[in-house]
This record gives sequence, structure tokens and C-alpha cells, in this order.
Amino acid sequence: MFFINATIDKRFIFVAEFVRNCQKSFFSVNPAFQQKGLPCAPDNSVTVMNLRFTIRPNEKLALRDPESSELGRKIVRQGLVLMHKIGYEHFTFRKLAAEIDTKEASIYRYFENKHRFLLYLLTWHWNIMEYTVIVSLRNIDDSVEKIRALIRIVANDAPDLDDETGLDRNALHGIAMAESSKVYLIKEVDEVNREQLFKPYKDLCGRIAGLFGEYAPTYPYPRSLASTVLEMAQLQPYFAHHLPALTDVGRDDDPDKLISFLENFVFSVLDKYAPKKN
Amino acid sequence: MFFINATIDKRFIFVAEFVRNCQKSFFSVNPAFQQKGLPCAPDNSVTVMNLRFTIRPNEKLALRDPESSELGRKIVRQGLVLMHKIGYEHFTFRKLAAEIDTKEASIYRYFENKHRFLLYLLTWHWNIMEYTVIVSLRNIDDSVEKIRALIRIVANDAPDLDDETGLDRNALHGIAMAESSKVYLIKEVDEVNREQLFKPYKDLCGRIAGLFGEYAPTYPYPRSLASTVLEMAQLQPYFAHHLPALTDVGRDDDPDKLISFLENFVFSVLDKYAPKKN
DNA sequence: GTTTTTTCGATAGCAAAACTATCATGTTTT
DNA sequence: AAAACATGATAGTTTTGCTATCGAAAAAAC
Repeated sequence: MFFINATIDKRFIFVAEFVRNCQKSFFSVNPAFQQKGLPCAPDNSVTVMNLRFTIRPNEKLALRDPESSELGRKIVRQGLVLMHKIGYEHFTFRKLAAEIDTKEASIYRYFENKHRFLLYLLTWHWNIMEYTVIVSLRNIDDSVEKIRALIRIVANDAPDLDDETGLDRNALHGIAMAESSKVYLIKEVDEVNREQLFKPYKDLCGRIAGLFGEYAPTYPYPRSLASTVLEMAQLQPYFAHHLPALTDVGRDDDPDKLISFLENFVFSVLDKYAPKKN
Repeated sequence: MFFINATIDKRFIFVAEFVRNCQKSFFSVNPAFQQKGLPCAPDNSVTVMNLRFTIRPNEKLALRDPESSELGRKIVRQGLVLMHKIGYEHFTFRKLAAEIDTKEASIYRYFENKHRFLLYLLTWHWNIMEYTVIVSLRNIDDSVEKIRALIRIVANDAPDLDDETGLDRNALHGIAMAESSKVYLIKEVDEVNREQLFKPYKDLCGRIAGLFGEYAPTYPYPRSLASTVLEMAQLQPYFAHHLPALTDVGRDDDPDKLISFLENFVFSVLDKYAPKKN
């Protein structure tokens, strides 16, 4: 009870929102009464009305829950940093094991392979993004302002909300930028999709599409526009940094041009279908 | 001389265009006089004014020119099909060698590794795309119509121009769709870029940006818009096929929705900056 | 028209990556 | 205290990615 603080407050909104929206697969909802548990437990769970909600990736993603042990947490935290540093292709469980002073097989007990590991990290990223969108937009009424705030978030120009995950948010953003397409551009995509493992990304995309639909109800391609914005928010800064001939947005230390590009793009497309102004 | 036909004619336009634009790295221009050579040789080269132009990827891409031998051609033709079939991750030189009844080391003599091989295939794709754009747009004056024709081409809804490359165009398109981002989303991107190996993609993107600039000279993000169109023309059909929640465009057998989506957003963005109509 | 390069394809092999089986120890449950 | 289970370490196997070498054949030089 003495744990009820600002963070919990945001969490509560988050949880309440998702409860309203019902089934969110990336929540593992544990309906067991939790008499002795603390409301904001070290495993990052929240107790609401005696129901325990854990803001955490789908458990099918990992063989064992990495948040349940010291080693598991080390694998995720340090693995995230290592992958950001050396890239997905060069990242191996062996190198990670050496770094955190354990053995390869121990990591394999948590994650089937490095592809699943990447997907686990990205699931964190997508969840955090959607959480940030929900929390940041909850007090905004004007749908133009909502979209503007949204674009700042996907362009990584919004302050990170407090969290106790201990994840390196910079590394997470770097991985989302450079590696995210590698989780779905694979031959096994349909199989993975059948396991619902892309749901967090789809939900994020769907939420953005919903905001577009709110502003311009008759626009026929809200989901395509949402995925375009999401992908371009990652890709354009990558191009700016490595292949500047492919873009006009500036380097990543200056997100203003990216935001201008995206805002201009989104509102140019939607304004024609917006009922009120213009 | 009896080889001068429609194809040669198109080639000539292509060559002349590039000669005008001077240095195109993806042409290997062999200035040696070619007295005994045929104008449209089996190696796909064209003789213009005693200069031999070869429409072919940058030679730095391959250790030996694959078009120069029977085995080399088999590697490219069959490798393209195999990679399309099993995907980049599962593709290995060993499997390809087994398929075409040769040995792994023989393939390594042509290509340093499978990443370079993929880049070689994509270079073909980008070259063919730019070639198609040039040839298809040469008789169109109206810049709106030019952009509309362009969108049909990038959306793979334009008839393939005749060529003698013998490449499986369907497989090439599939690889461009599912694997293209894997050539630049790597840690070595700057190194590869320094070798000019992304020039064909940049040139294609620059040409599209040029068309946008022609139509809307004051639009500040023509290159970003061009890369967005190129990327989305690949990604949206992929989503439609595998992750339909992320898109509103239909399945790949119906490109109309993709074209509508792309046309709608390109013209929505550009129209504000177009001087004439509106 | 031979000799000499050079190229070519094939054999073999190595090192790293990707995973798996087994086992001992330690911890939890009963 | 015993049984059940989870955990981490050891030691493999298979596949991938790549290299060194060698003999035959083709091309170039003389």
C-alpha cells in the first residue's frame, strides 16, 4: 500500500485502459488472489482489485520467464545492450554468456533462439510504446494534438516515462530501428504470427490507426498509414545516419526534421478526409 | 546488325540516357573497341559507337563476373530461385551448390558471401527498375502521369520490359520484397556504402525524388518521400499477405489498392506544393 | 605448335554458430 | 526426510561460413 505512487498511478491508468479494451495478449493476467504479494512487486506486476496484472511479454516468447530469476534479468538487460552494440547478425548466445559469466546452454533454457530473443526485446519496445501513447494522450482532447503527440512518441522525441524495468531505453530504440524488420521478414512469419507473437505490434499499429480514424473517419487506409508512419519513424533516421542520399531528414540528434516530415505527411493525407477544419 | 530490334532500341535509349547523366557506377563501361563482337551479345552487352556498354552490376560486387561463365550464370539464375524459395536465412552456398551440382568453393570464387550475393541480385532488381522507369516514362510529358506510371512500376503492376537476362522476374520481385532491407540493416552498412554498392538504390530513389521535385518543386522532403514510396511498395503487399492487420491494401494478386494507397498519399503530400492545378 | 601461365572446379578441412543431451547440485514441495 | 523439480555446468553434435591446396583444362605467349 505504501507503494502507491506516481508510477503506480500511471500503471493503474494503463491497466484500467487495457481492462476496458479487454483481451490484450501481452498481459499475462494471473487471476489468483495475491494476499501476501506487494502491489508493485520486484517482478514489475501490479495488483488491482486482487487481480494481478503483469506488464510483460507473452510467455510463449520465452521458455522460462526471464524476469523470474537474477540470471534471466541479466540475460535480457545485458543481451539488449550487447545486441545493440554488435548487431543482430553478430550477436550469439555464446558471446552473451561469456559477457555475463554464464554458459550458453543456460541462456537456451530461457530463449529458444536468438530470433525469439529479439522478438522478446521488441515486444518490450512495442508495449512500452503503446503504454507511452496511452498515458501521454489521455489528457489530450483535440485529435490533431493527439496525432502530433503521437508522432513525437514514435519519432523518439518524447521523454521516457518512468519505469522500473531497468532496460536501456537507448539500446532498445536502436534495436527497434535497425533490427525490427528482421523479426517478420522471415519464412516462418506465418507460424510466428499464428502464435500471436506479433500482436503487440499490431495493437500499436491498430491504436495509431484508431487515432487517424478519429481525425479522418472516411480515410480508407488508416492501418497502412499507421504502419507506414511506424516504419518510417525507424527507417528515416537510420537512412539519415548511414545512407543520407535516401532521405532529407537530419541526423538523429536533430529529430525536428523527422517530425516535420511525418507531420506534414500524415496531415497532408488525412486533412482531405477530416470533417471539421480546412 | 541483324540484331537491331525493339530491345536494342530500348537499350539504346537507356544507354543514351545514362551517357547523358554520365557516371553510373552500375554500368561497367568497357572502352575497348569491339570489332568482332555482336551488338547484342550473349553477355547482354550493347555496342554504341564502338563503345561497349554492359548493363550489369558493379564488378566490385562479385569476385568474378558471374555472367562470364556457364557456372556463374547458373549460380545467379538458380541461386535467385533458391533464395526466393527458402529465404535468405536458410539459403546457403552449400545448398545452392548441391542444387546445381557443383561445389561450395566454386561459388565462393564468384561471391565473397551470401550477403554480397543478395546485394548482387538486388542490384539487378534496382537497375531493372530504373531502366523500366526511364523507358516507360520517356514519352510522357505530364508530370502527374509520370508519377502515376512510376507508382505502377514500383508497385509491380507494369508489364516487364523484354530482356535477355533470363532472370526469374517473379523470384526477383519476391526477394526485393522480403529480403531487401537485410542488405542495409547491418553493422557493416557504412563500409558497404563506401564501396558505392548502394548506388543503384540511391539512383533509383534519386530519380523518383526528381520526378516529385518536377511536380512540386518546393516540397522539402522529396527523397524521404521517394524512399517511403519504394519501401512501402514492398512492405505493404508483404503485410497484406502475412500480417493483414497492419495494412488495408489487398492481397498481392490485387495491386489496385496498393496503387490507390500510394497514389493517394503521394499526391496528397505533393499537391500542396504543386504550382499549377489544385 | 608447343610451352607457360592462368583459370577453374573439386577435395578437404577448420572455426564459429546453433543447438542438444546429460548430469550434478541445489531448492522446493510434500 | 524424501521426492520432485528447477538450475547451471560439461560436453557433445550438426550446420554454416569460409579457406588452403591441388590437379586438370583452357588461354596466352613464344
